[in-house]
Amino acid sequence: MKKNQFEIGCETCNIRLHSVFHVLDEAQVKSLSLQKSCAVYKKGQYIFNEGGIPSGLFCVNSGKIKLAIVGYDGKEQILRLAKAGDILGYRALISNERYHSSAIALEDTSLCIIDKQYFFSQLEQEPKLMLEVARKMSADLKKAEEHIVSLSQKNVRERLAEALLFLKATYGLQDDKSTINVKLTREEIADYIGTSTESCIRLLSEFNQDGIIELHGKSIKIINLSLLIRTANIED
Amino acid sequence: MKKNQFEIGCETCNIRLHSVFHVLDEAQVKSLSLQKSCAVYKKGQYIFNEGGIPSGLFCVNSGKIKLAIVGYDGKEQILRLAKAGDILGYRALISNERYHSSAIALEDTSLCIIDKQYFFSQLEQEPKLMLEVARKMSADLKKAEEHIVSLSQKNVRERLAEALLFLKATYGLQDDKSTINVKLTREEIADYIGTSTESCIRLLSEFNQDGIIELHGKSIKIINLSLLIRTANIED
DNA sequence: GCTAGAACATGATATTTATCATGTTTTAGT
DNA sequence: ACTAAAACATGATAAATATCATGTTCTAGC
Repeated sequence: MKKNQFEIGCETCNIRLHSVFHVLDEAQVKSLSLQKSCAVYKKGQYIFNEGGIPSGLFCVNSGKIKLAIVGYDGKEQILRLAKAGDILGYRALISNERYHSSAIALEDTSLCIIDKQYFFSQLEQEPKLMLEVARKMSADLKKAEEHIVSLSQKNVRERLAEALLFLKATYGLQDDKSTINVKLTREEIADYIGTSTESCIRLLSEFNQDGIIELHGKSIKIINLSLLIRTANIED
Repeated sequence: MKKNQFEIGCETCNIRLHSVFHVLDEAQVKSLSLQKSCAVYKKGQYIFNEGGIPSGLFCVNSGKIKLAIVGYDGKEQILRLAKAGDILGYRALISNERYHSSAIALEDTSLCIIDKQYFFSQLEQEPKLMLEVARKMSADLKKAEEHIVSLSQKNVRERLAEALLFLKATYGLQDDKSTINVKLTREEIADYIGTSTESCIRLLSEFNQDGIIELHGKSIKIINLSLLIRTANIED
């Protein structure tokens, strides 16, 4: 982690408009801008660690981040994925606990840090902000519970298809309108869907052979979206 | 659902002190008491339904409730378990969505209903209440994410042991200090840990033979707690 | 641009778990 | 108290998935 040379004020930050802080008024944004600091992280670096004590809230400016827990046998479980505009570390902060997961940069990332005390004072003063944070948490809870149903009731093939759709929904597509806009290792995909790396690789190859996707290194191009959706067995 | 004949005011409700509403002052409690209504549900009845539109917040007065989703093949997935003092339906309410799961009474249950508009007005006026609700959601999110790790990385035996410990932590023990204070069918336990009913039954029998538990109908008595903990492979 | 380590790939095998089948016991409703 | 349905139980088998093994291809750092 190092200080970002290129940091700008929150007043001119477009990302803010897509974050929980879009509800703040001009004066509140000015105040926020004075309090916040910025940092950049290289791909692979830890932003915070499982068991660490939160000192503030992170707001992603650019880059992609995974939130993961290391299980008892050393296997990683990916819980959430974050992108520009997302806040990080809010759960531990609100319940006044240590982090129960780690945040790791999936690519070079820059983010802002808002001091814990300041954040809480803003939450108290601005119910709209508190509600925004609650809505973010609500969305994460819903995703987590859908993940539970998936892990519990679907087979690996369905889960993989669902995960690819989730990655598409989260990070969108590249300019070609078909390549998923994030690069994960096969192991990371496996760590999200709860399977072995080998099974994940095998099934990606199968999807490739079945004409559902095309593999170009870590880039995954969706060739047949409707077939992918059918493979995922989505009910809603 | 029918109106509870025996409803009391929030002022004298001891359960309130163990709920998110413990932060309210005397005037707020009086106001709440005037707004709330009460209802009782028989075992097996639905309190709300997946896809339904929330009209208010539920606060459990007595009884036990499961929150569950029905998967695409008709199999139920139990997501959360609620008891006296817990609030229900807050997630959908806060994110202004339909319910994504159903709430079903596990035994005869009585609960209070707080109107949606009134609840939101109280949230805005009392940041402490909002923070309490956020903390409740934070706790549920943490549990959900631990559930994900468990489903993803543990085998059925470990998950069953973990589930029994979870039931113990959630509903406590009976007066004998060893029988888990909730009665679930084998199918419901299976629906929580994400396995088939048969596998769940088989493993409970095994636990019985191994001297970890004793089975008395739907009552489960923990005989060897430390062995149960070891079987669950808990890291923290 | 070389090289070691990581990531990817695929086959063979073992293990876990689901499914099917069948019978018994418990429970809830008349 | 009786009876049908649900829940429980257990064995046999099938299917899904992990694990092990081995080789290839990328990729980051010197």
